[in-house]
Amino acid sequence: MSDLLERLRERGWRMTSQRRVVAEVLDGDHVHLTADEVHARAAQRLPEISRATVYNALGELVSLGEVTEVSTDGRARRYDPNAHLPHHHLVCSRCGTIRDVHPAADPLADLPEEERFGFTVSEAEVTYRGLCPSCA
Amino acid sequence: MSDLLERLRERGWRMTSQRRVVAEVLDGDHVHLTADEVHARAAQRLPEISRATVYNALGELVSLGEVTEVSTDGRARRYDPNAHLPHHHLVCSRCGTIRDVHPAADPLADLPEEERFGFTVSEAEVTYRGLCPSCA
DNA sequence: ATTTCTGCAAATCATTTGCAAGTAT
DNA sequence: ATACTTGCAAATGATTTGCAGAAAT
Repeated sequence: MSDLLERLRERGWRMTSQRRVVAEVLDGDHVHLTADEVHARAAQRLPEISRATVYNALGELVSLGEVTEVSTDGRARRYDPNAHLPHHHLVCSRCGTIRDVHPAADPLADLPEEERFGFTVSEAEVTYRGLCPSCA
Repeated sequence: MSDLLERLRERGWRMTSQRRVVAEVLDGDHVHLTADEVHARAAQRLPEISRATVYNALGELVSLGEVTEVSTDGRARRYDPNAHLPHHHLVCSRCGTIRDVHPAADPLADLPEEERFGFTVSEAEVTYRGLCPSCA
């Protein structure tokens, strides 16, 4: 939905069929997939695609700032395609699913100077935990 | 400081020399260690202690709710011994140091019903990112 | 005595890397 | 043509597991 592909092309990202499929799988998704899930979905369209290639592409998208890595307590990192929109995460404690949620207030404002210990704080992210509808 | 050992004994946690050392390493520390760091410190006092045993003990402390697992973007989880006090984390984007900070407001209150997507939300944790005094 | 730990080594899971062959520019 | 990508398989890092012997209750 957010035309990730077009942005990538404009930025001169070398396009190959596997890179396109990875970008397509991520684009506009509101749930956040693990590298393995991205690989599985990509492989539906392009059966020969290898896991290493998916990891490469994801790593580049992260460096480009088009995608963000989210690591909640589980083991596998998840990839968040909505890097440009400020938002927080809702995580299911049982199955690990992550959804984006939108802030009602800026948590940065809630950290008083004396609780900053000399840090130059530039961003705050909130992780809400609970059970998703299917796990509850 | 926080008498983790005493609490564990009261709760009937079977005590062995290795479990004691793990608890001692964690107790009252304000920095949050990885499993491997815990193992290294424990091994200074008890050279034969194995990594698997450290993982076992950490896992049990987490299940008991005495310790919390924190995973900030790196790949190794860190263990936070201050599970009983509500607090958030201040992470240095350069060196990875984590400090505890105390909330000025409860972020749970800032997530409106229509942004919960059917989840039963039970907790919220905030990660503040920036540069620590030494890295700035 | 019984139940629960410990250490070891091997197993597993997530991710990375080296390199020859393939492909976009 | 050239430089960058891919796929494979093997390497790595983090964590888990199976099991026989050791230790706590």
